[in-house]
Amino acid sequence: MGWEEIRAEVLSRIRARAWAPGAVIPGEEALAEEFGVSRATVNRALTELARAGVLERKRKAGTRVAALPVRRATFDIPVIRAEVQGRGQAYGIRLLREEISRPPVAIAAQLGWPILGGEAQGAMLCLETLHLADGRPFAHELRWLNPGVLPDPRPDFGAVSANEWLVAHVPFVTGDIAFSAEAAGEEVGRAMGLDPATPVLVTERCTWGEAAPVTWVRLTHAPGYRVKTVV
Amino acid sequence: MGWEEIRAEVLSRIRARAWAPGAVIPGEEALAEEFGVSRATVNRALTELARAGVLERKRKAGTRVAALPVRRATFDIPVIRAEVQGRGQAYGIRLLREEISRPPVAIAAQLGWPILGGEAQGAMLCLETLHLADGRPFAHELRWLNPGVLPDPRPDFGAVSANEWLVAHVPFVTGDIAFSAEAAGEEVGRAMGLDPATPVLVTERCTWGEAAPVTWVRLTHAPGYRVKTVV
DNA sequence: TAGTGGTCTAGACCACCTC
DNA sequence: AGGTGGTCTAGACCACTAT
Repeated sequence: MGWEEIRAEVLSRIRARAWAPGAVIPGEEALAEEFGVSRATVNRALTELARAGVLERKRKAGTRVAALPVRRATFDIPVIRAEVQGRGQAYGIRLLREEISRPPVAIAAQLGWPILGGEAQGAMLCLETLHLADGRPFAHELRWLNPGVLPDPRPDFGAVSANEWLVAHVPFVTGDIAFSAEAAGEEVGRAMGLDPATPVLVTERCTWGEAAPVTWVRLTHAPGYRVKTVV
Repeated sequence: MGWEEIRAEVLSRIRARAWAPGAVIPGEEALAEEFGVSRATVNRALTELARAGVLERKRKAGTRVAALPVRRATFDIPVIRAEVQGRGQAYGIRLLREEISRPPVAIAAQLGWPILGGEAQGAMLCLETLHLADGRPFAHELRWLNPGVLPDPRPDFGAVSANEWLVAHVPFVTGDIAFSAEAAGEEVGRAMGLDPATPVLVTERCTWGEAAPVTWVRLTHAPGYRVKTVV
């Protein structure tokens, strides 16, 4: 019995209702004896199931079957250049705008950027970029960047995408990602050559470093773009 | 040194370019000695980093820093009832259609349902459901379901959502999930009370059990819906 | 074939939490 | 205060795969 077999067996008992949702299952010691393996092996199996959202574990309280089944899915958020080239297309990047200014309050608030009297304090670097696949618009990127994380002089963001530079050089700690569907809108529509009413998938990411905010970015993907789970 | 400290140290060396992307890092044995811990502890740290997409590990070949940085994000795919109730709203469900028929070829193909001569062989159960939050449309669900996984008589899908019944009773093994942005369209727009051109977020899921396909489902979310990462 | 990661064991200590 | 999961160790064997 390896840990994967243990995991499968536990899962099947849950499905078969031998262990009902919300109920406590036997402790690691007991399961180790039943399956004839060491406690570490049982621990590995149960830890995986907890990570998958099937079990909830607490010291002293024991291990419970999750009350409401939640599926958990993992997605890769690739560097756009790699994504385009992975499709066998030529990658291009066009820097539409690069300026230093005060971010909108909504974005500053989301990043934890200082706000005073309803206005953001201090300027950030604002980049507007178009990513191209075989010369055609692939994604539109609007980014606000903490200038404090950049070297002097700044990297040439007309040559390397900001995201690619950042993931390689700035240690990020946490990040939020959200997907939504929106109409392309006037500005983005013009940049991508789309009717403003076209439905587009939008990714918004917010990234923080050790102590300071790093970047806020809004990616508008070309129509037909899909985000898929990995394994 | 616990495994989390090891993980942090390894990560910081990668960020600092001490170990460059694509390069092989020292083996577990060597790192264990350097950090003064057992190999199992190093293994735990490196395994976590590999799962996060930062490292790539292969037996004999050793451990490499991932060549192209890919961020990996995890999302919870909740049961809709729990999601609505979690917002403090009243959940409702309305079964719009329930019929047994042959699925479209595209869907059959995706599920691995038998196809012969350009047509799906054998019928599936087709459900069209509207999920309500405080009486207002929250999501529209179109589902094709393998009748072989259902008991006789079938559950009352006008009372319990198919998804909720399935996750509790049918052992699924694998599943694909994809997000995209689309226009609501005539049929769904009518059901949800939306203009057909309204941009909506669409989730498509394909689920398989031990050997047989279980279900294909297409969820159309109300405008403004966002999918967010967890932790 | 040999080197690397993957897994397992038996035992131990500890941190956290419920009781 | 005591039981439970979280982690660590030292050693071992195995599976994969590059060479």
